[in-house]
Order: sequence, then structure tokens, then C-alpha cells
Amino acid sequence: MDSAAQVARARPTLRDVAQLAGVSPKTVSRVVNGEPGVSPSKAGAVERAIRQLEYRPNITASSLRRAGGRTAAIAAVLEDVSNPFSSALYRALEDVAHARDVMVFAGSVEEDPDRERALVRAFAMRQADAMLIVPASDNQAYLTREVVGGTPLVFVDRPPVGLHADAVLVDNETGAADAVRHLVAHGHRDIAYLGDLRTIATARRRFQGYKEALSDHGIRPVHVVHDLHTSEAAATAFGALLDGPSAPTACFSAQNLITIGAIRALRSRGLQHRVAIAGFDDFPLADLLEPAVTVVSQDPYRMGRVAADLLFRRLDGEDWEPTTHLVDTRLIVRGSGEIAGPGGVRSA
Amino acid sequence: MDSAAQVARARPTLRDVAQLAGVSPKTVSRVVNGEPGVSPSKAGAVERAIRQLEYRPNITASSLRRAGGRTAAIAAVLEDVSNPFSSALYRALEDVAHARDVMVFAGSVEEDPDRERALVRAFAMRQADAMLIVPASDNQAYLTREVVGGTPLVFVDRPPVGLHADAVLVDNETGAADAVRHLVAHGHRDIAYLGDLRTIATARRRFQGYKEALSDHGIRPVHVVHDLHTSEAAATAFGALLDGPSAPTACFSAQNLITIGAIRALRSRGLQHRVAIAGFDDFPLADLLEPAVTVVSQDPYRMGRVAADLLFRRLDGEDWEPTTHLVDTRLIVRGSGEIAGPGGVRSA
DNA sequence: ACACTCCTTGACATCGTTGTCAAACGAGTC
DNA sequence: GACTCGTTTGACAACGATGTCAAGGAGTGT
Repeated sequence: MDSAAQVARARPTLRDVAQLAGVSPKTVSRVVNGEPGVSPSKAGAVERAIRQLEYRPNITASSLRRAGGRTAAIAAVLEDVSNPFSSALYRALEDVAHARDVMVFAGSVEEDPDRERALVRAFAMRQADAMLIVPASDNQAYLTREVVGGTPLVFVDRPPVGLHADAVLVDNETGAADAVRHLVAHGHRDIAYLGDLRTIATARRRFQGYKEALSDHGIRPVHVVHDLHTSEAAATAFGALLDGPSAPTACFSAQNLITIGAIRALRSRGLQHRVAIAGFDDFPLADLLEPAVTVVSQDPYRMGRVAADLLFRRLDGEDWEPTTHLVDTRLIVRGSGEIAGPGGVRSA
Repeated sequence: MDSAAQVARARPTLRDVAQLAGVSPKTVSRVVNGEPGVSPSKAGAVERAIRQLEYRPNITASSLRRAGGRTAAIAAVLEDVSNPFSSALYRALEDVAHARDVMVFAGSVEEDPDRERALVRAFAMRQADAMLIVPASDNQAYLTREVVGGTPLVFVDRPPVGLHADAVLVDNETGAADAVRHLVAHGHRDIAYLGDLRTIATARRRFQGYKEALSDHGIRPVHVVHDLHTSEAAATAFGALLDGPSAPTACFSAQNLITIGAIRALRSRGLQHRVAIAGFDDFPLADLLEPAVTVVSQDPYRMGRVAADLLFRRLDGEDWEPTTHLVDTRLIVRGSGEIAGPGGVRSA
């Protein structure tokens, strides 16, 4: 094989570089990996050959032989990559990984525990260096195998069950209680609860926060709907409450898609300025709606950053007892949560 | 190494399975890959050993040795993985890939041509089987190398320049012209144009469509602003037009983030029911705004599906002259584009 | 000149798996 | 029994790159 043919080779290998530079493959490897112990003249010849051939290292081959077997790729097991929370997590992970020349894979679980397991397996078969997991399953003891194998894991949004692992969570109870207390402070006593699937840990905690805030004011929950998972379901369920014999004067919606559905139900009845609503989690354009929507907001980008930092610290060899990091929520007052209720406004 | 120690081994290899089953590694490989020519008794022993050891094939090792070197991973070079258009593309790619046990990597380019090239290189070093590219660069001739190397490519949203490759595009000119004609039909003559970076091919085409629609009615463009890339920039620029000596009665906004900025400018001046607006591309909750926003909508999920199908057909060995697929836009009438202009409503 | 030390270099095995090809075995036929 | 054919099996090299370790050369000191 002559020099012209080497130039034309679609995927030049490290051996091709070695041949062109007149050195051994190991010397090329030393240059590529920045190892000391290569003479300047040989290093120069290698670098010229790399440029001429446009050699690109093959990371899959390198990872197989290299100590530690790193693939420079990490994985995210997300709820649905196209929803804003998931895509913000993805972007945060990507930004931290990019600074370390690490790429990110992701897959969408759609609340299916079997899909979660299959994704973890698929990523492990591709030797992902670490994984961020938004779990759908109710027990993650099956992941012990990854932990034992040395793959760092971090759970986001929902805590791990049956496994000792790092987690980045939002204080769902406090956030929910804050929203409900805000509605109470604006005179509401009959505050409906619209919640997500009870199988989801975060939904259960938000319901807990709702109940606690009501209880603090001696209020009993009357209108409670669980297991809503889409905007459409929420619109239908809330519509039924609004059309019923004793409609609530306010609503705490425990998830942003559900908030959107509840708003549609209010608007379709012309009640958007009459019934107060506060939602858990923000969503794009909430401030442009009429009335603008009061929410308790979480910050998925920041959660993703915290999670990525944990993964990379573990990949860097740091070792510590698995810990849970709580990221604060923030009440954003915009209008929908301040519509006065029959009890009048009182100090929060 | 005895059987108990094998069970405890974090990453059992195909050799471990072979040893436990009492066969050669090649026989295990035959069973794992569904190759014929293994006796039922040996296949059974292999399957039992696989279950006992929880053996998972190592795809990086397999891809290195296997004919064709497939990694069962494809890559998406997107504008910003956290924006809805990009994340819908990703999700579409993922859904098609999932059916074929192929995983997806992505990276965000943020309109930076250098970042685009770096991402392509990073994916190639990881042996991505194929790539979907939303290009930021103004010339993609550098990708000839991937094409020659046999990696299928498909361009989405913006056509390839300097390279012959498949593309999935929206008919930006027709879509823009439709929106503008709609505004004209509602009596508007002074229709502002708010557009994205002129370096972006789709922005240029939408401007072309805007001009053509005006020209069809003998209207000259008066208020034209290019190179807006954020909501904030759009709000500022449109605000200046609205506050100026001769404000436009309507606006064609050529990108959804820009539409959102324009709406903020209108609302902050109480003009949202006075000045008509039609935007290019839909966004979540456009129908819940006041007035609800008239848009020309594209369908990124469908674009992603079409692109994924093309990639997988090429990966399956099909060969055809690179083609461009146009996905239609759709005018969605909601209110903001129907505010009457000084010329009265006339038939479209 | 000889011995010792340090630096550079390259031979060769390795990583986990698959492709190639030959050997062994069993069944059927003459 | 000898021969042929088909099936099963496994030895071994290969993939692209890195880890290990020994050899060779240059420089220094006695």
C-alpha cells in the first residue's frame, strides 16, 4: 500500500500512521495520548502523518484495551426526552460532559419499568461510563449490579428504592405546601387537588404537602383527583369538578401538564378569572396566559448540573457515602393564584 | 476461578460463559447471535450459563470485530437539545431506533459551525452508525469523508451545501407566504417582518416567502428586521417598530421564539388585540394566549421520523440518489392573525 | 575500557468478541 | 469395510488500540 492509497483510505488506523511516520504503533499511541518519552523528531513525524492521513482515534477500540475501559460516553434514562423537564436535564448533562469531551446518550422511559430496565441494559452493553436515571420502576435493586461493576449512578427527581445511590431531588412536599398555603392566604378553603399517577413518588409527596398545608389550617380535603397523566385527562377531571354541585374555588395542580389541562377547563367555562389556580412546576409562556399562572417552580437545568457534577466526581475517583441533594423550589406569583377566595385575603 | 467466583464477577465475559457451559467461546457466540449449527444440548447449556452469570454482550468489543463494525448507535447533531423542535426530532429518531435496538446520542450546536464539526468528529470517533444533522455551518463539504466512509447522513430543516446528501425540509417559502397572504386577506398592507439570523438558510427562505406574498399584492416591504435570535431581541426590535412614527398594523414573525418576543412587545403596550400577528412555527400553549396565536406549523416529530427512516434504509443497504423530502406546513387559524387591518377583509 | 543509569523504542500480548477454516463425528450408501 | 456427505465444533487469527517489559543506545563516572 503506497502513500496515495493511504490518503484515500476512508478510516486510517494507528498502524497506517505508524507506517507513514516510520515508527512503531506504540510510539504513535504515545504521541496521540500525550505520553512522555518520544523524541521530538519522531513526535514530529507522527504528527505530520496524523495530519496527512486525517487520522481519528477509534474510541471503541481504545476503550476495550485501555485501563478502566472508559468509552467517554454517559447515559440518561429520562421520562420523555421531548418534554421540557427531560430535555433541560439532558442539556445540563451535555454541557457538563462537553467540557470533558464526553458524549451523552439518552432514552425515554414513559413511566414503563420494563423500558427502564431495557434502557439500562442497552446502555451497559455499550459500556456507558455512568448513568443518570429518572426512575419509573418502584424498586431499583436490580441496579446493584451496575454499582458493583463500578458504574456511577445518580437518581434525579425521584429517589432510589432498594439501592443506595446519589440522588438530586426537589423538596416536593414543601413546594406543594407553599402553593397551597398561598391559596389559603388568598381566602380559599375549598382547594381541589389534581395529581399525577400515584405510582410516581413525586406525585405522592406533592399530595402529602397539599394535605399538610390544608391540615395546618384545619381544612379537610374534599376534591381530590389522582392518576391524571395528561393535559386532556386533567381538563376532563377538573371540568367535572367545576360542573359539579359544589365546585372548588381554587385548585392546586401537582404537575405542569395537569396545570395546563386545568387552565383549559377554566377557560372553556369562562372561569379563569374566578377560580384560583397554583401549579407545581413552571412551563413556557405561563406568564403570557390570562391570567398569568402562579406556580411553584423547579429548575431542571440546575438539577441536571448537580447530577452531572456528582457523576463526574465519582468518575474522577472520589468516593463518599451516597447522598441526596435537595434543590429548592420557588413560588412565582403571577395572577392566577391571587384571585380572591370567599374567606378574604389573610397574611401568609 | 471457581463457579462462585464467576457468579460474583461484575462483568462476565463470553469466555466465562463458555467455561461454565463446557464449550468453546465460538459456540457461545453462535448461541448469542442466533447462528444455526449448535446442538440443542449445547445450546441449552450455554443458555443456562448465560442466565446464571447474567452475561451481557459487550457491543463495543463486538463492533470492533464484527463485519461492518456496527455499534448500534446513531447520532443527532441538533441546534439545542432542550428546545422543543430539537427534542421532538430526537424523540422521533429514538422511537424509530428503539424498534431496531439502536441507541441515540445527541449534541447541541448552538449555531456554532466549529461546534458542529467537533460534534461530528466526536461521534465518528465513537463509530456512530449514522448521523442526523441540523447544520449550523454554511458548507458541509467536510462531511464528504463520512459519506466516503459509508456513514449515512441526513440533513434536517436546512439543506446541505457542498455535499450531496439526503435532506428532510419544510417548504419554508410556501409556509411563510401562506401566513403573509392570510394577513393580507385580513386587510393588512403594512406587515412587519421579524426574522432570525440571515446566516440560517431557513430564515432566508422565510424572508423570500414573505417578500413574494407581498409582491403578489403589489405591496413593498417597509418594516424588516433580520438577525433576531432570541425572544428578548425580538421584543426589543418589535417594540421599537410599534413605538415608531409609522407602526405596522401586522407582523409576520419567522420563528417561534421570535413570535413569543413579539407577543410580549404587543402585550406590554396593550396592542395584542389591535395589531395582527402570524408566526412561523407553532409553540406550546399558543392556543391559550389572548388572543390565541395564528401560526404556520411544522411538524418536527414527523420530520424526525422521515429522517430516521431514510437513515435506516441506507443502513439496511438500500442505495439511491440523495433526495430531498419536503414536509408540509399547516396554517392554524386561532385569532391573532385575523385581527382586521385598515384595508378590510377580502377573500384569500 | 568497563559498569551503571536513564531515556527511548518497539515486540508482543491483551481487551471481548467474531470470521475463517479445518478437523472430527455420525449417518448413509455401495 | 471404505467412501462420501452433512453437521457440529473448536482452534486460531483478527479487529484497533494500549499495557508491559526488555533491549538498545547515549551519557557519565571510575
